[in-house]
Amino acid sequence: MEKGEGGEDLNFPPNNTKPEATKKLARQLDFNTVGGSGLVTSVGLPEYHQMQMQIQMQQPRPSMASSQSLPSLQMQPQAHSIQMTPSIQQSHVITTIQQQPVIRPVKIESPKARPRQNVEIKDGTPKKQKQCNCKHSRCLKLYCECFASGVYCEGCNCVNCHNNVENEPARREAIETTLERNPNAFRPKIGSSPHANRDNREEAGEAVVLGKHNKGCHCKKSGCLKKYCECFQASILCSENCKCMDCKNFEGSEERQALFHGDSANNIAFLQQAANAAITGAIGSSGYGSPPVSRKRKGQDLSFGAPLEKDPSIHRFSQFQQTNHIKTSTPSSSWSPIPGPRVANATPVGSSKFTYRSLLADLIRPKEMKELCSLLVVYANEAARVIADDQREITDASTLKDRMQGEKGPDTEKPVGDGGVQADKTSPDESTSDGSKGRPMSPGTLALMCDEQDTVFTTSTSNGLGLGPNGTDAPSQLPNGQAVTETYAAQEQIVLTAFRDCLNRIITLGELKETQCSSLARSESGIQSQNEVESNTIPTHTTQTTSQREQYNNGFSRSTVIAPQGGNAAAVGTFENDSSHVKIPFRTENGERTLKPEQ
DNA sequence: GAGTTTGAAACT
DNA sequence: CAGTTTCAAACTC
Repeated sequence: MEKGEGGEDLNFPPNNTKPEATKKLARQLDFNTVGGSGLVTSVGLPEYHQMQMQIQMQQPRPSMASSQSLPSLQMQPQAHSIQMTPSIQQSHVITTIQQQPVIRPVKIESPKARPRQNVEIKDGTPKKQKQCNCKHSRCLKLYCECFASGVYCEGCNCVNCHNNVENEPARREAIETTLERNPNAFRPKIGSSPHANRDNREEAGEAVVLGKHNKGCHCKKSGCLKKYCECFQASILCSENCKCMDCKNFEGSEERQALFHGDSANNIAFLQQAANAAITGAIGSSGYGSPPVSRKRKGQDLSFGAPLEKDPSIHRFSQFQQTNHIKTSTPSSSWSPIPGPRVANATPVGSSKFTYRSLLADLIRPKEMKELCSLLVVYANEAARVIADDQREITDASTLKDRMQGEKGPDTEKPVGDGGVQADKTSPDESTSDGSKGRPMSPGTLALMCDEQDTVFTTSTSNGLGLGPNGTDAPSQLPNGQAVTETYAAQEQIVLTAFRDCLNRIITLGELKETQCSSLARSESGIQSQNEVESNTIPTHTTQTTSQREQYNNGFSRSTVIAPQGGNAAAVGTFENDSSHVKIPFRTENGERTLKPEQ
């Protein structure tokens, strides 16, 4: 079909005019368009993009590594609410991940490159920094980056632009048409997961985007090492979603590495990729599976030379990934449906070769986390009780604290040896549901207990752990208001201290595991000798046996979770993975709870 | 800056 | 769904 100068469709005569002319045409179109209702209305790009912008602004700064340190990784929603902290973090992370505005935004252009990330908020109106150069699409097709990004053209070099306010009706129609064709048209193409650098080893200094192209690229000639490739442009590795040929954009690719090492000084994109690789290597291959190995790659396997052979470690990593990657990392179920803000496509969980997996994945599991939460509540409960008891006799807060801490030890399987303890027992549930009953609980404890409905806790309290509904420690029985406050403070301090210790141990184990993974990576790449590997006290992933793994996990369980300082094996809680209940410090060897002296 | 290459989007 | 065409960005000279 022959087209005019503008290449426009016949119903849209070529028009190289400037905005004024365009506006006239727009007005004409207005009468012919569907009008501003229907699907597009709710999907209107401006609104849509505005939301996107807001979300973008919520993204954590690169320096927020601390917020991503822990369990944000594996914690499950059902795991509890103390978890809240982690949970919230997770949510935030997820949001961040999902809202990652596609390809273009992510990348950081070299000065020479044309910036495509062109969105910014100004007075609530989407604005763009970069200009498109569309000539034949009227900027109403996805060819136009502005349109695809959901922003109006402004200051662009486009011709016959209809992607503006004046042509809103036409624009809406175009959006509708586009969405009909592809409901995900305006969604991010990259499912990514920002990952803060864990230490100084990754010098990129900022979050690195990891993810994969949801549709995958289809490159044939660029080797996926040019910006023609959307994956490359997004600074991500090609994934199994790609149908590219002769792909060189995979971890371990010599070409890709050469590209990076060759002229990376000014190529931030490569720095990002390098950071990706660094993380993959440092955190491990345990964190990210290896790419192209398993992917069928036209021409690659046959003619390009197996990447595996180039980097044998890849295969091993992949192998490891398959072995170790039982759970998927990023839940995607919560992602908003379509017209919503830029939400990363719901990438099928587990399908990514680069799926991030926390080093703590094997250390912390939802169930354990739940138990930990339960235990903390129990701990808080006990702490408050003890403090309250002491407060009746001793008004010196410091003395109370010391005493309480002493009771955490193994020697105090029964925290309170003084009489009258039994009467102090009260059901946490009751305390929670009825503030007038039982002894006082700190606001934080109460908050925790509001969510503490699991059977573990219920069981615990039913066994006499809790305080009685008519406990003698009712708030009114405390010496005075100040005493109550002090009780709260002391109680929380104890619990938080225990929790802090727990987290520290988790961190330590995570680091230990990281070391392990790094050793594995080095050994796989020939840097580390086999002897070194074998001498590693921690079993490597690839050779880790079930028993070893259990041992490892148990190490976490016993020493990490909850074990009060000085606790012995019998009394110390064992957060065993398969336990149906929580073993807490206040247990005896036979499992009887001895929070209080047996009467 | 013009021309070419490239691959996504659009179309058949 | 595969093949072809259109398109605009990326790239080369």
